[in-house]
Amino acid sequence: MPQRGRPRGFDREEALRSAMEVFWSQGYDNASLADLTRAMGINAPSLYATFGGKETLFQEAVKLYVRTEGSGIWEQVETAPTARAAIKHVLHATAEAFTRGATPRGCMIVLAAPQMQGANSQVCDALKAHRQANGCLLERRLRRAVEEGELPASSDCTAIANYYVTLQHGMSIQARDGASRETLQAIADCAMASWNALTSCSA
Amino acid sequence: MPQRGRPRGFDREEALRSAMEVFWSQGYDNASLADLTRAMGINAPSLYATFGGKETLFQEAVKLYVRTEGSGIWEQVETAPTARAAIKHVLHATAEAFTRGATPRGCMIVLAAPQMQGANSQVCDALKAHRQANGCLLERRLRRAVEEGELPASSDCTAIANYYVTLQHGMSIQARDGASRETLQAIADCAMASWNALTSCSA
DNA sequence: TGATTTATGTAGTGGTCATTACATAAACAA
DNA sequence: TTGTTTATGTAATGACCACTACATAAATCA
Repeated sequence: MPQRGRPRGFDREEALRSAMEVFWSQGYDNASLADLTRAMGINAPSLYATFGGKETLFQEAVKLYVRTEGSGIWEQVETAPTARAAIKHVLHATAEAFTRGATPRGCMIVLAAPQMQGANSQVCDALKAHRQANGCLLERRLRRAVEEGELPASSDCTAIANYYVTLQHGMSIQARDGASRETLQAIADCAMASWNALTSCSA
Repeated sequence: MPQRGRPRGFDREEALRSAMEVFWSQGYDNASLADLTRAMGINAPSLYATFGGKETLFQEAVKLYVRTEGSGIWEQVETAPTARAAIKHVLHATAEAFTRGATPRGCMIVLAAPQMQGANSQVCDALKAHRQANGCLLERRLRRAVEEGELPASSDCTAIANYYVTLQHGMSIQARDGASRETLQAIADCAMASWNALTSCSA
C-alpha cells in the first residue's frame, strides 16, 4: 500500500547527512537545534517527527558516519592479505579521509563528545563503544595473523592494537588542528616503522 | 601599602585550581558557571570580580594546567641527555599523569575544546597553540640531537616529532575512555619500538 | 464530496545560560 | 566618627536551549 497522509517535503537521507556534518564539525553539545534545522532545511517539528529528537538524530548520524565515512578506513581490515597490510591501509586511509576537504577534518567518533561528561551520557557511551570496537577489530586481525603464521606467537596483539588505534585517534586532533594530508601520511609511515620491531620474536 | 577595602573571603589559587579541574573534566563549553561557582565555593560576582569572566578564567586555568600538570611531562625534554630519553620520558610520564586517579584522565589541552568550533574561538586557538608548541619542542630537541651527532643528518625531525606528539594526543582519548596505566605504558613502549627504524640512515 | 492520516509552519513552553545591578558588609583612611 | 574602597549575596537581566501545542496543508480512502 502507498503512503497515506501528506508526503514528506524533504529527503530524509539528505537531511540526515546534513545533520551528520553539523555534529561532525561542531560536536554533539555545541550543535544547537537551530544549527541543525538550518543545515537540514527543515523546521524543528519536522525534525522531531522524523528523527525523534536531538539524541536519536545523533545516534542515526553516527550510524551513517560509520557506514559511509568510516567504512573506507576499517572495511579492509578483515580482507587484507596480511595484518601488516591491514593496518597500513587503516593509517593511510585515515590520512586521506581526514583531509578530504569537502567534509570536516578528523573523526566524528573521536571529536563529537570526547569529554565523556556531557549532558547526555548515552551519546558518550555510544561513541566510546565505537572507538573500542575499532581496537577490538585490529586485535582480532592480529590474533588471526598469529594463527596463520604471519606473526610469532609471542606477539602482544592487545598492545599492538592499542598502539595503532591510539595513533589513529591522535590523527583526529592533528587533522582538526590543520595538519596536511602529507603530514598525516608521514605520521602513518613513522608508525609503520615500528612494525618489524613490534612483531619480532625478541619482544 | 596593605590592601584597601574588604579582603577577599577565599583563596584565589585554590579557587582557580578548582575551576581548572572542572574545565579539565567537562570541557570549556560544558562547564557552566553554576558548575564552576559550586566547585570554587564562591558566587558569580566574586568570580567575575576576581577572574574577569568565564573565558579569562579558562585562560588562567590553562596556564595553571601547563605549569603544574604539564610540566612533569614536558619539562625534561631540553635537559634529557638524549632525544631518545627525552621522548621516552614524555610518553611514560604521560601514561603516569593521565592515570593519576586524583585528577581527571587525559590532557586538558587536548580534551577541553577539540571541536575548534565552539562559541569562543579564542579558547580554541589558545589550546591549539599549546598543542602545537609541544610538537615544536620535540622537533627542536630532535634537531639538536642531529647537531650533536645522536641522530643522522637524514632524520626527518618534523615527521618524527609529529608522530610522537600525535600518539601523545591519542593517549588522552584512551585515558578518558578508561585505559589503565599499564595499557598506556604498553602503548608508549610500542611507540618507542620504532625509534631505531626512524633514526637509521635508511629512512 | 467528506473523513482520515501525515507533514508543516508559527509561535510558543519552561529551563538554563553567562552576565550584571544593586544593596550590604568589611576592611582602611582621615 | 565619617568617608572610601573592595568584596559579597541576592536577585534579576536578556539570550539561547531543547522541545512541543496547535492550527493548517496535502495527500489517500470511502
